[in-house]
Amino acid sequence: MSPPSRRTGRPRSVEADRAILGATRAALVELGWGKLTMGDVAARAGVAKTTLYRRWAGKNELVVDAVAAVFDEHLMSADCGSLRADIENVVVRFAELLELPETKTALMAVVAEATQDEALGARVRSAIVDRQKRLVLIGRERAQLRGELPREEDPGAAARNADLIFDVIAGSVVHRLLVSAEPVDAEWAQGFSTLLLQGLAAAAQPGGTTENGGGGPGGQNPAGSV
Amino acid sequence: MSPPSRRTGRPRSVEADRAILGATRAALVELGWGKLTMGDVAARAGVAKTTLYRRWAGKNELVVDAVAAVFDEHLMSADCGSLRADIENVVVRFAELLELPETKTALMAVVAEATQDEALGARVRSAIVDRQKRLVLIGRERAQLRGELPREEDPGAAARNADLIFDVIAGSVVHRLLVSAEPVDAEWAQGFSTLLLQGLAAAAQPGGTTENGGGGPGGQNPAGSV
Amino acid sequence: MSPPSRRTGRPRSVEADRAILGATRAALVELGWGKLTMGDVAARAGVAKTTLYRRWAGKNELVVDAVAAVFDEHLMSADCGSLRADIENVVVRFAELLELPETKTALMAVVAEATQDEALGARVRSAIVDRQKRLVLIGRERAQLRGELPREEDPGAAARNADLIFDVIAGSVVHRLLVSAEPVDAEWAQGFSTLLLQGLAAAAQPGGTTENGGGGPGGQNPAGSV
Amino acid sequence: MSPPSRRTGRPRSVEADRAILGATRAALVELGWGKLTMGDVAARAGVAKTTLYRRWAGKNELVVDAVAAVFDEHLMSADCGSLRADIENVVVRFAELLELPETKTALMAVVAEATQDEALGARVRSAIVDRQKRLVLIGRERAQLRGELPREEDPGAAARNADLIFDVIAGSVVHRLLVSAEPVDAEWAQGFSTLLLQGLAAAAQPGGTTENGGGGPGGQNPAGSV
DNA sequence: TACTAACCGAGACGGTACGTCTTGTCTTCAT
DNA sequence: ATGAAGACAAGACGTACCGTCTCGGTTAGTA
Repeated sequence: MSPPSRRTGRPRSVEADRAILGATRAALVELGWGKLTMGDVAARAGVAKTTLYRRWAGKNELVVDAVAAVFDEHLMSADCGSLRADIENVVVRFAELLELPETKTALMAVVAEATQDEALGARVRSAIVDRQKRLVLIGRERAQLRGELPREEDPGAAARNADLIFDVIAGSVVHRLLVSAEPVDAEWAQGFSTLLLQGLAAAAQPGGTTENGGGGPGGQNPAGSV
Repeated sequence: MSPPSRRTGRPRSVEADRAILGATRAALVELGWGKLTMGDVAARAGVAKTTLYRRWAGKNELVVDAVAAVFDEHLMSADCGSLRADIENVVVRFAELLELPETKTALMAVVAEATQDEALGARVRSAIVDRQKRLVLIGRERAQLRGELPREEDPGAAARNADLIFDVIAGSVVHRLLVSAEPVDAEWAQGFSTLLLQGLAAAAQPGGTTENGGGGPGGQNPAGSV
Repeated sequence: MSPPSRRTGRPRSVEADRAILGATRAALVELGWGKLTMGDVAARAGVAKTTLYRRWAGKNELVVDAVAAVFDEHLMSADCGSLRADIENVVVRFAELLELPETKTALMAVVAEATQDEALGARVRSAIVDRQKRLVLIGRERAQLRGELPREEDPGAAARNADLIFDVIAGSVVHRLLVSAEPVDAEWAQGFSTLLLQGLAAAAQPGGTTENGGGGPGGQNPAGSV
Repeated sequence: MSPPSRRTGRPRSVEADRAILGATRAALVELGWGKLTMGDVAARAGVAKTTLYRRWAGKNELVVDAVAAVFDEHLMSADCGSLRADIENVVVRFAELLELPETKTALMAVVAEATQDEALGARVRSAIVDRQKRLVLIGRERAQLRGELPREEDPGAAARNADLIFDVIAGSVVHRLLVSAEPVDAEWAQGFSTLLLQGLAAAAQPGGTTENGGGGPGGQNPAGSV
């Protein structure tokens, strides 16, 4: 997994790694993704451009790691006492995170680049996305301990379910903030949580995700029953 | 709308407009947003760069218009007979649209740029996003006619609700496709629809968006009732 | 010969040409060949690097033209009244030219590069060397008018002779100055002229360049006759 | 000469010295002076860059030594039986030496660098130039023994004379080959020798180098006597 | 035999110039 | 006035070399 762990030659400076990521973050705050340049980051870090390129293939990769560090700092999953409270909390915290000047533009830009560069996409997912997804798993676990959600028996279905929930939460918040350009406040978080909690309840029902498959006429009962 | 409607001098070539948007789209397919350049678009269109800049302020604006044209081509809202079917249909159609190489690479990129440029954001919303949001309104109208959803009395709440639903649908699909890089197939669409239909039911209940506001302890009943 | 003489597009700025050559010369004086950089020249000339590279393939070509301009400025062939005086004059003038800070290092460096780049060599010869060679032809013409030298009948031999004389004059002065690092003063010029005048006399004798071809034993008469 | 003559510690590898000079020569042949890099030489020699810099201050010094080694290999001064034959021989041999790819590309380059670095100039002269100059002295000695040239009484004048002759021979050949880029063949060697032998004769005449000093009008007799 | 100073390879480091590329503007001639 | 062509200033790109510096390890010579 690790590179053959060279043991010859001068070892890479861990100091430099820290300085570069810090400089990248500072540059993101000051200049934004668009005006950030490798040369500027190097200068801020007191480092040669070569040193950047030895570690990161380019601006995209560097920014992914810098943003990942910001995410790691803000990652948390406080137990708020109920599933609803946990969801509202994570929504608001995630929104706060996306409002930081160093993440907002950079994250979207990197995701855009990732559509053309599979390796970059993998890096984004492993360094940023998957770590956030962990919060969903933890939240579900807690809800199950509280008895708010039943334990799922099929591990495959459980994983698919977690993926769906994560895409819905993260996607909705991002879209609200960055596309619709509207704030994610307590009110919006409540409305969203209400919607999501009902969905979780339905998904938890046996066969919930496969019932009424064709979507053909006559399938109006889930909402029609209200 | 038009500037004082110039009447003197040579009129602008409508041919050129078409060629430029077509060339932009082709360049997006071949090169992706990142490698697309104004010079290349001009060359493909057989047009001078001056001609591009006379019509669009820059790469961002040009690409927004090119992408908007693609969206317009694919816009539709067939009545599939039920709310669930309508939702699944719009999800799958939207996913197909996002899988086109010219939109996939460009959409996140212009959204990223828009976070730094409010005018661009407004253009993105008016040219692309709002036209999609209309589909949500049409779908809700149809569901209300069918009796699947109640009519809302408060127009403000109705608008907020439509915004929420749109953010959830569009955001989830985009996140699934572009961030998680997983396919939006019939199965995923079903799971997502199930989740969303339950949410719509809850939101439609009187006071649904404000009940149980604080999310404090003891608020576990919505899902706990399952 | 000339490029198809484009008539479309913006014409190249003659102003820029002048500024660049001037800046190159100034940079040669201040920094010398080794420290001269394309970026610095561009900055001095108030010009973008692109503009340099549009006209010259690199540092070598640029410097050749800049040095050629210096040579052209100093080129002269005053009639000093006698062949000896003309030779001594051209030797001293050429030495002065080579002592200029903008020519000394640059000329040798460019000649060195030219050994690996035939196109550069051709440029050096046509822009610098051949124009100097003209002085030899003019000097010979004057000497023949004065009766100091006979007219040569074979034009091929005359050309070969001029080449030889030029290589001897230019080579000796360059070697004295740059390799031996000794001054070319009036005394050295006298000694050199004496040597050369005798050679010219010998070469002018019928069959002078082919007599005693083998160089075998017994061929000692030219000097032995002294 | 040597520093306090270290006596402790591991001695420097003589193997490495040989490998480095060999690699330098090979790199000169393949790449020429301009493209030769220290890193490349180190890699070819199977040696660390540190090892190069421990022995030579830089590219210039390294190349001077490598070229000097080539010159030493080719040094010779066969007695060809007459002064003319000796001259023609040395001219042709020197030309052969300069045609070697490792000297052709490097000699002018180090001379160019030497104009900016006096220490380097001294090194070039002591390692390369002066060893060649010895051939002139030997040739003159032989000619004097043969009676082709008179013995000079003033040792200062003799030294100046040798310097002049050396500059003329070496400079003319170098200029012919590297600047004019024309071959030094038997025919050119003959023409050059003829010219030089006459000059030697004149210079050997008492007062030859000072007569007719001003070069003023009326000084046309040396050639005018032809 | 053990110590130890100088050596060696590898390769990372800060710096700096390279030559290319793109952006958005400007200038020319022609329509 | 517009259009195609293309030069222009500005400035980032990613690469290449330079000469220095740390590493871990080797190799005499001395103790």
